[in-house]
Amino acid sequence: MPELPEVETIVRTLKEGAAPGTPSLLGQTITDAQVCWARTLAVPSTAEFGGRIRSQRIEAIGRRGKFIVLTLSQDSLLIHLRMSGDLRIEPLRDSAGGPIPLLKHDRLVLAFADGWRLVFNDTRKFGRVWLLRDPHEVLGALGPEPLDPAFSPDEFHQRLLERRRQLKPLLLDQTFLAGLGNIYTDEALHLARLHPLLPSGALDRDAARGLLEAIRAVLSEGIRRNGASIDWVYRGGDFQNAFRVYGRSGQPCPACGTPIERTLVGQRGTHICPHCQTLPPPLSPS
DNA sequence: AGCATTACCCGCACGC
DNA sequence: TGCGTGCGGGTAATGC
Repeated sequence: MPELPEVETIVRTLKEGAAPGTPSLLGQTITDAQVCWARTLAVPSTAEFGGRIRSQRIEAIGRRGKFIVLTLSQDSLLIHLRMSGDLRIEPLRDSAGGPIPLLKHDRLVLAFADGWRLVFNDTRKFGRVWLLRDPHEVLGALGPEPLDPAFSPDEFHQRLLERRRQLKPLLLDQTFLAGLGNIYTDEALHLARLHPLLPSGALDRDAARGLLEAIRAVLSEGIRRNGASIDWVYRGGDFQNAFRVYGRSGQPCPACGTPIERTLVGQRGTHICPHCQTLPPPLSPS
C-alpha cells in the first residue's frame, strides 16, 4: 500500500509511539513470535523464526526505500508492506488481564517484555518479512534514496542515460531509484511536465535536474502531510487532498485546467494532463 | 548477450 | 452478481 512517504510516516510513529500512552519500539525486547500466515515470512522458515528472534532487542528503527528496517541485537528485521500491509502496536492484555484477540488478516505478531506487541496485518497477503544477519542481502539491490542530499542531479542524469527506458516504468523500478510508487511517480512526472512514456535517454541535464526536484518536492510534501490515505486502508495522512493528477481523471489539471486523462502504462493506472505532458512525435519509419 | 517490454500472477475488498 | 480496479513486485516469455 504505502510508498516512501507513508513508510517514513510509519517509521516515525514506531520510533515515537503511535499515540500518547503507547510505547516506542526502540529498546523493546522480543519475548515471543507468532506467524499466522507462513508465506508472510520470506526468510527464515517459520520453524526457525521464533527461536531466532526471541530475546533480541530492537536497537534502531529506519527506512530504506519502502522497507522498514528494524536493527536487532543480532539480526535485522525487514518489513515490506506491499499493497495492504499495516502495523499496529497494542497491549497483550486488556485491563481485566484477558488476552486481546487478534484481528482478521493479522499475519505476524511480535510480543515484547513490557506487555505490548507489534502486529503485522495484511489483507492481500503480499507483504513480506525478512529476518537476516546481513540486511544488505536484500537492501543491496535498491537504487539511491531520492531524498539523500548526496544524490546529485548529475548522478541522476547519468543513471537516466544509462538505462534507456520509458520514464514511468523506470521510476517505478526500485533498483533505479528506491521509494517511488504509482502515486508519487504520476505526481512527480506531472510536476516536472514530463510524459510517462518519454524515453529516459531523451532528458538533458536541465530536464533531469527538474525531474529530481519534482520527485523531491512531492515526496517531501507527502511526508509533511503524513502520507496519503486512500481506499479502505486509512493511516491518518492527507496527501490525497493535494493530488495533482492521481485518481483525478476528468477533473481539471491544476496548472492549465485541461481534464486529466487516465491511461495504462505497464498494467498500472497512469494519470496525465494531455496538455502539460506531451510526447514528441515518434520518428517516422522511413 | 543483455537489456527492455509485456503479460500474468499473487489474496482480498470495495464501488458500480 | 459480476467486473474492474488497486500506495507492489516477482517471474517467464518475447522482442530488439
